[in-house]
Amino acid sequence: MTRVPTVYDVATHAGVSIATVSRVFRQPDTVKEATRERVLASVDALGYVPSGAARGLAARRTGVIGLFFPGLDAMDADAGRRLDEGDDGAATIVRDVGGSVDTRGGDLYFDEVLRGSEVEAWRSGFVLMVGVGRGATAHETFVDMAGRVDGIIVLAGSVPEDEIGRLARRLPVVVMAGRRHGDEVDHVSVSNAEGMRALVGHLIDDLGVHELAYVAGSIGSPDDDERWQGFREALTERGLPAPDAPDHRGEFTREGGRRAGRELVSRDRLPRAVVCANDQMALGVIDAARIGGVDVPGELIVTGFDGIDAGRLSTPRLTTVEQPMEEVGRAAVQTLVRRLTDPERPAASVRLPVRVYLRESSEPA
Amino acid sequence: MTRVPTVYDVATHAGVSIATVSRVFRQPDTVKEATRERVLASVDALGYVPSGAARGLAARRTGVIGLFFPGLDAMDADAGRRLDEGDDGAATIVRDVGGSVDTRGGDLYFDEVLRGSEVEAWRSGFVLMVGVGRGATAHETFVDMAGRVDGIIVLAGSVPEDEIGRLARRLPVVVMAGRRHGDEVDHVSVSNAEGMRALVGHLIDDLGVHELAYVAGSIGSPDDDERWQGFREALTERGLPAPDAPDHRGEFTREGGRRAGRELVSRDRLPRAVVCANDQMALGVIDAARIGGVDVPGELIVTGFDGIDAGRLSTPRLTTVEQPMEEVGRAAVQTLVRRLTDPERPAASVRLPVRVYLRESSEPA
DNA sequence: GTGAAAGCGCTAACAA
DNA sequence: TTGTTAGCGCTTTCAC
Repeated sequence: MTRVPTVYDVATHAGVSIATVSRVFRQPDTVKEATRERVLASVDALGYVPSGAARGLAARRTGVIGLFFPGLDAMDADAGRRLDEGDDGAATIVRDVGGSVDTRGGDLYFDEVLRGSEVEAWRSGFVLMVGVGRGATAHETFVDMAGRVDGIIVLAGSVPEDEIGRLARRLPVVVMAGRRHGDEVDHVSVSNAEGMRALVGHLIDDLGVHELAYVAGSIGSPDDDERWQGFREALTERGLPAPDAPDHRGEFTREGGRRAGRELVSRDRLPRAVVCANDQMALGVIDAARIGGVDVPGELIVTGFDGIDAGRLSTPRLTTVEQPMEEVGRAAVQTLVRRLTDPERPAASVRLPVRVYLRESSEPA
Repeated sequence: MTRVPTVYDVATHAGVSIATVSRVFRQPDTVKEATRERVLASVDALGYVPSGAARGLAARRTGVIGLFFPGLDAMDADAGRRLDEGDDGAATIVRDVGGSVDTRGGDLYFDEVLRGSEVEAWRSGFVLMVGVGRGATAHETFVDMAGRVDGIIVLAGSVPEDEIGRLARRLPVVVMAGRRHGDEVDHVSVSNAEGMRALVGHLIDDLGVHELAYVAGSIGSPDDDERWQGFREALTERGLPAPDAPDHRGEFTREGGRRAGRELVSRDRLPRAVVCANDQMALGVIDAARIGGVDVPGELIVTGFDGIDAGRLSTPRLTTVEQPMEEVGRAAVQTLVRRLTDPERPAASVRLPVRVYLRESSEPA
């Protein structure tokens, strides 16, 4: 790898000035065709690739949008394994007797949002930089990233609120999910409360359910909170007594749902329905019901929230509220690009609609 | 948003030189504690965030690793929808009667590789930039990205081979999956052939299967080719006649698998087993078998390749060869980082082992 | 249509 | 331990 060619090399090679080389890339039509082709030929001959850093510095814009997620700590397990190079490959045969049905955790969120963002960024002519905050270095990574992009999208909870607020004064920031940060920051979220309210309303009005248990996720999660509020509203609106606190907390995991399910099943008397703050926990409750010999939905209706694949593939299939994750990612980028285009526009709050899917975990097949 | 503060502003504010400000970030221990704290205080007061562009330019390294994927064209459908801001959110209720069982396509690859890469990049002190090539602009995006990173990881097939070769002379490149590019470029892949050979060997040796049909994916895919070769080898090794060409091509999609399955089912005589080049197609074959009233695995054994979640959640569960996607992403970053550290080391070819999972689509429950 | 020249904000010698 | 001073490679006026 010899010295990397620069504009100067290309200019010399093509017999033009560096300004012309730059123009060939930035404003091709201001350069005479013959000159342009000569330059392009030199570019090709030398294998010239424009330096993003130099460009970013001179133009004061990088063309990069940052996407920052909170850490998925589970991922770190076993991350330190070394590789054996030259190992010629091998195949192990494993008899999989089933049992470990757990699919990947809640990070499906991550995947879909990323996909939506990427598509939208591409359409707007931006590249996407992905950052994941992990433990102590999260803040550092976040700031580092902030220095490399034109604007940044943050999943709520990845970074302390005040940190976001501070950064927002220097750089366009869009917060995804969670609660809105005052009126200063652009925000994209889904209709958590409305979705839960609609689902619970259906259970009560259409299915005549009156005894409902609620399994919440992690304490302090804004999404969790909004869903819980939606649950309460549905009851209150109908003159039903709303509990002050959730019956259980399952930390958004399937195992947490199983725990909650076991406890419920062991009671003298089952509620008619268990409403869960996400799908993983709902699947856990169904696991526990199956083990306890309780029929879903015959004896116990179970509902989730999120709309993950596993819920469509489970038996019974899971009634849930689907969040348009990909749409969220897309909307976040759109919002950011708009602000980049017009820094003066007032902060927007985009709220995306959800869909309630009724399936066999709440309706007889 | 006023003018963004720079090192100069911080230096003035703290009463030091810009070099000291820089040192506080790059080599904190070479700065006297008192000075450092004064600088840090100014940084905080001014809300200073170092410019990645300037840093990259001056230091000749960006601290960014690029990850380039081929386009997932399906994603582009409907991408143009606009948003209604201020819409206060809504929830629609949908009765999901089932039927559309299709899960997300083959881009699961994307997700897991990304996850592995991200983790590893973080551990090595790098940030990840994600690029997806789409149609005509793929090349452009690729080069653009190349100009912004210290090294780049490319999924085979995203970019023409010669383009990769050319770039590799200017920038460390790691190719993921596919075939190895001569001896000049680092390469990470999985044991496609070995995995398929082991699986088919099991069918023949342990289950006594002798009539096998093969459903290949897309023509020209190196992975597809390796799997097909593995299939043939398994037969040849055992003195069985190996066909010259696959029975079907399903383009790696579930629908393609269904088509192949329909055709197979309509034959006078079924083969004992259908070996598919990926899970999606295998699930499609199972769909067709179910519709045609053919029992899997009783009358027809079906196997896949990849190890996607849907295969673990299907009925019957799918026998398959699991690719360690996350591991691939991780290995690619490790390989790249090593080359970054030592540009002189010879190009490596890392091949990761696979696991064959035997489940009910090939074994009676 | 093209060139000259002044930065963009930072790092890394080298001096002090 | 701290400061001075060249650049890093590009974009962008402003002349010509």
